[in-house]
Formats: sequence, structure tokens, C-alpha cells
Amino acid sequence: METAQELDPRAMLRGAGLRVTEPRVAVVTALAHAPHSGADVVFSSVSETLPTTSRQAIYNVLNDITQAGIARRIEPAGQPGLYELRVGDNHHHIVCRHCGAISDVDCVTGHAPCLTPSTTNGFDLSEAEVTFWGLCATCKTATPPHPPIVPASPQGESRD
Amino acid sequence: METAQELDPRAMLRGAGLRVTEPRVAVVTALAHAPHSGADVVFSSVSETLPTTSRQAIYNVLNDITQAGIARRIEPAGQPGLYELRVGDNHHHIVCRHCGAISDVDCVTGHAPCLTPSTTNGFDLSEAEVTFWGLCATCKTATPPHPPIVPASPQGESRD
DNA sequence: CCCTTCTTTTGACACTGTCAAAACTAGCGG
DNA sequence: CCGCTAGTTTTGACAGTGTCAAAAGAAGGG
Repeated sequence: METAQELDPRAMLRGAGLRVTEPRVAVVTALAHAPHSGADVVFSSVSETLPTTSRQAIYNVLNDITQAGIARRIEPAGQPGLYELRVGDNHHHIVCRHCGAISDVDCVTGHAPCLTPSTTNGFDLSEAEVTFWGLCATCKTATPPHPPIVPASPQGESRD
Repeated sequence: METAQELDPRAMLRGAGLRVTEPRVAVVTALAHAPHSGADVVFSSVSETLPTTSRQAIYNVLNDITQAGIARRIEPAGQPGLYELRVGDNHHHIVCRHCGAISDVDCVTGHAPCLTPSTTNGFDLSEAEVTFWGLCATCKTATPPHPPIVPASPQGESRD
């Protein structure tokens, strides 16, 4: 579900106090069409309509819109930083160990932090980030020959 | 709590079917003394006792012992891969947004996956990885001038 | 329309990690 | 105890992701 603001990249940028430039509009549009994209994918996508856009500009824009709250950056282990426009709602991600596909998952609690650790060790807790790992529908049926994109499980394969 | 096996790097390596070499013993020892260390920190530590050890050897050994189940690799957003010897138990991590300090947190459920998403979108779920974000005791009181190591929150600052 | 400020371009560079081939060695068998 | 063989380490090059800095260019207010 998208609000009217989210449908118009120009309004999103202006509303966040960012100048409206072609590269920024193109990046936001690219993310709207392909969520969970990395800088390289966004660069390729933007290059189709704005061939002169530099790679550095993509990094600048992605950082800017992330700071401005228009985009969110996620960074699953073994993958570069990925961006999505779904911000302000409360969701986590499922990542496929074989192909890297990412799917959004709504959080059942709905507020931060959605979890509370048993001990905080003196930390001032502000947030819990949850990443689910598994196999996507395609890889599950295909039993692909490719090695997993995350060779070593960050949490162990069967003990978490 | 450590078992007798975990106290002896040589026994750990041999028990995992790995050859016992000086670089490997040094890496395991380094991780025992400084958990959540990255390849560069381990390299520096090992270099003190084995100055001829190459950087590549550190990567090899870290990958080997991770594959063998002696170490676990974690990769908080904005940081390089970090390693710890605590495997086989069930724990997550709290990461300080300012200084990057990492603390272990036991999981309350104790088995994998410790969480179940509301929808799996066709994924075959195997595991849930939880990363808590906040401020460590030192940074909390110091209100440090340094910018946070993770400029953009992967989950939003207050909406998760 | 101009000016100021912000944005983009350009090019270099740092960090993390991988690949490949030659030199070396742990550990087994004799 | 010695030598062999498979597994390790060294060496050097290289790839991907991302940052830094300065000059050129564009957005938007007056």
C-alpha cells in the first residue's frame, strides 16, 4: 500500500527537503520498480535513461535519500548494501541462501524494538533487526548446483 | 562456560578434522582472547607471535575454521566480517552504533529458528538472525563526538 | 535573471576479500 | 626415524564496494 506521496518521486524528494534533480528522481523511480536493489543495479537502471550519470552520483543519492528517510539501507551478510523505499512501516526480511532473493516480512509486534534481549549488558537498546534465512521457492524446488551465497551461516544452520 | 575441548586450540582443530598448524593455533588463540575480531585484528594479533604469517593465511584459516564449525562469522551492517568461537550455543548480538562494540546475548527460545515470520512468502525458513542495535555503556555516558559507525539505521531508529 | 548553495562529475584511493600457482609442511606409512 | 603425499601457506595480482576531494554544473529563492 502506497500513499500519494510515495507515488511521486519529486514530491518525496521535496517533502524530505532535498533538491529535485534528475539523478535523484531516477534513483527513487528505480527503487520503486526494483526494491532491495544495490548501488550497481540502481546505477545500471538509471544509466538507461540518464547515461551520463556517474557511479559516484548513485552513491551520493542513495546516501542522501537514506539520511532523509526516503529509503532504508539493509545489508544482509555476504551482500552489498541494498536499498528499499519501504520506510516508516515495520518489517524485516527473508533472504535466500542460494540466490540472494529478498522478501519483506511484516513484524508481528509493530513497534521498536520488536524484541527485547534477555540481557542488555549495559547497552541502551534502541532497535532489533531480524533477518530470516532460508531457501526461496525457486531454489527450493530447483536444488541448484550453485554454492550458497553465504557459505558460512552467521547463526549456525540448525541451532538458532 | 567452556568445555575442555574449547580450552585447547590444538584439540579443537584436530577434533574438527583440520591439520594442526601454527597459524591455525594462533588464530584460534587470538579469537579466544578477543571474540568478535575481524580478519585485520586477528592478523595483527597473530603477527606478534608469528611475524611471517601472511594476511591471506588469516583469511584461509578463518574460512577453514568457520566451515569446520569451530568459529562463527557474523557481519553487522557497516562492519567487516567478525569471528567468534562461541558456536553450537544459541545467541545473538548487541552492536553499539557509535563505537561498534559487540556483546553476546543469549536467545530466550533456544532453538532454530527462534522466531517465525508472519508470512514466509514461499521461503523455506531455516533460521532467524537477530541483531540488536543501541549504545554501549561507554558511549551512552560519553555522548561521543564521533559520528555513528552505522549512519543509516537498517531498521529505522524508532519504528521497529 | 542572477546569485548562492547544493549537486554532480571526475579521478584517485582505501578496505575487505578472492584467485591462482609455487613453496612448504603436517602427519601417515614404511 | 625417514620420506611421501595431500593439505597449508606464501606471494602477488586482482575484483567489488564504497569513500574522499576538488572543480564544474544546476536548482531554486530573491
